[in-house]
Amino acid sequence: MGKNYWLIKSEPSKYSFDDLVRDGVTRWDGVRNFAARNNLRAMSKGDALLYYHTEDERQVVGVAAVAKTAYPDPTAGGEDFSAIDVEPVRALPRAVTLAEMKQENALSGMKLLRQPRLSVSPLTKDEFDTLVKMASKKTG
DNA sequence: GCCAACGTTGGC
DNA sequence: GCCAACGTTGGC
Repeated sequence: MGKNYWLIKSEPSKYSFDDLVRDGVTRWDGVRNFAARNNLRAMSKGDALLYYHTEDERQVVGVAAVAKTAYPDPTAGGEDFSAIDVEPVRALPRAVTLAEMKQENALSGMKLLRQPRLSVSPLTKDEFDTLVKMASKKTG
């Protein structure tokens, strides 16, 4: 099985990509949405994650990876939610903004654009590759 | 099981 | 700070 690709959102004021780089690995917990939870459970070790900053940034800033697959979320108070462990892979050469993503045809099907509130969403390999490519180019 | 009300999220 | 979209809850 090839690896899969996902996009995870974080509020940079709470836990930014830099925080993840500093920590080396972190527990991705607190997800309380069933669709997002199911996405967490569908992840395999080594799957690639785009790291998106919400709030006033609204941009993808880095690539991370699944360090540990889904296990019961210890912050869920006994409810049936899951957490994973996430490790940083690399910062992108430059951040790719939401506005740019909206203008890119190859990303028109991207789940983030259609359902911005979903905190963990799937990406196709093409979408992942397109975004990484955009991040290696200057703003056009 | 449906649907209205409500709370939360995130873009602008 | 506002509002639209969406998910969840609770009354029926």
